[in-house]
Amino acid sequence: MNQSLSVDCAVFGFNGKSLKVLLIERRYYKPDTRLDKLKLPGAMILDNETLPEAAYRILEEATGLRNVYLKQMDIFSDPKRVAGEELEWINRYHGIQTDRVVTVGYYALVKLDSRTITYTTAKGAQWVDVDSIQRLAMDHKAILSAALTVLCREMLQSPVAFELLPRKFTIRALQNLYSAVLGIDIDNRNFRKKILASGFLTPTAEKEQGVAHKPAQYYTFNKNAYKKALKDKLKLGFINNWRY
Amino acid sequence: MNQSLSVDCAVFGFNGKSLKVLLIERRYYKPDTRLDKLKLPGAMILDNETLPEAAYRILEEATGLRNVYLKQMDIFSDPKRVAGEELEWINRYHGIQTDRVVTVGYYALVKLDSRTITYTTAKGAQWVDVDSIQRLAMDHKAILSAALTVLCREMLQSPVAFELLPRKFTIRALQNLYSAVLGIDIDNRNFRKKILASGFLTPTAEKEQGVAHKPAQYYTFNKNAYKKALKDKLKLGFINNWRY
DNA sequence: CAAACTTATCGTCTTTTATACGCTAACTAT
DNA sequence: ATAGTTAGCGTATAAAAGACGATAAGTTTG
Repeated sequence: MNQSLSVDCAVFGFNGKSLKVLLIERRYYKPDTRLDKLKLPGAMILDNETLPEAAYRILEEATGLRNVYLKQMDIFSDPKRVAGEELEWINRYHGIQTDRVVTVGYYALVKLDSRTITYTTAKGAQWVDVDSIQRLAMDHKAILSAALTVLCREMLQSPVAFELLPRKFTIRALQNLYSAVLGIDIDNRNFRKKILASGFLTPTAEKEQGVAHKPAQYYTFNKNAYKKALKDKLKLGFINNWRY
Repeated sequence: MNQSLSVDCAVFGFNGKSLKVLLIERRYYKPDTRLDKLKLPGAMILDNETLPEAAYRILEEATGLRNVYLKQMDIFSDPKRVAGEELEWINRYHGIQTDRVVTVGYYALVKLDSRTITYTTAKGAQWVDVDSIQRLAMDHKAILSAALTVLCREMLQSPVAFELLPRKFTIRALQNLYSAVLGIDIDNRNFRKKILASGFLTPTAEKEQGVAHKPAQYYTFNKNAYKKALKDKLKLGFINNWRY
């Protein structure tokens, strides 16, 4: 039996309001089949590359971006996860002959801006609201769901949120991101206090401009402060913590 | 090019003093080669099984145990992670012809007791002190290190510690486990307070017997209380927590 | 048998962190 | 000028963390 190893990436972006994921239309797609059109970016692993290398390659092909936050998330190894028409499509698309495809799911976090959006749409990809997605090709909906679960967990455990924000951001933007991803309301006054007390934010000289309210300070994420704090503390996180 | 997918398991146990890992001597081992003798339990994935199924199968073969805590941890996909003599050994041992083996690392937690130890040693496996391990076959030392890192993280984030303890245990045993794995000193009075306040421990009717000091109460882990607490709380764990 | 030793268990005090929420500041839109 | 909005500061209370004193209940030692 012939088995193949592939990588699929759930690429997330945040536009200030809602969480987006990058989807691409699959080629050789025949509208008369029952196959879904949209899929996550992914590809077969090449002979001479590691999985992370494959993931970075796929990401660059899909977004034109390097230096993106990327992390392995789960493996989807059901022998029948692609079969029948889906398996035929894969063999035709890749020009191979395989009976089984085990795929490794990665999730990526991208700083959405006009440049990023231009790049990705030029390559035939589209940013879709995560909440609006009903079905995807193959088992990609399940892969996306797994990625979302991991994202929620990571957002609470490590400062990955900053990977979704521009280099300079307001505390409100950070709060909105947490609100959107976790689906909760957060008291702005306590959130500021907590996040500022952490010492992970460095104020910049800039402020918001042209907003219909008091302009907010822009901050940057201080990675060094975070790394320093990591060394100093061991956290017994499963017992006690933050309620919103 | 011919590639294979395998699973390797780092199986941990705790004897009350130190953390142990289950190692097996590889067969077809020729002492005159430079290959290391001890390896982690592992095997190639079968055509019709998923990765978790393969991991459980390997675990049962190595320990004779079912219902063991088992979790996927990382993937080792360097194209050259096994090559040369090591690759020859794999092909001879499995009776296959492969050029590349990608392996998925699992880690397992086992409740060490006389029965477990008898089972495993009967099957040619041995429990080795984690700290004493210098070298292992192939890249298994790296896999073990990765598993240890994940174990430390998980011990702080979720109640996996109880998977390493017998059903009934003393608070001191739990504390010793944390001390040993994390390599820290913990104040017993505050540890008890914290762990009891969590509400995750249920006292049993039993006490220690024959110890040279005041006998301690035995407790069991209350899984339901933990699950209930999980639902109620969202934790922003990366900012603040426990210092020891 | 008494004293020494060891760990269990309870309790107190102080400091830090979480959470609720009142209030003013600074900007735009009308 | 006024209304609407979010920024940003502050206060008060409750909860949790962390340091550490003291007593209890066993075994081991002399």
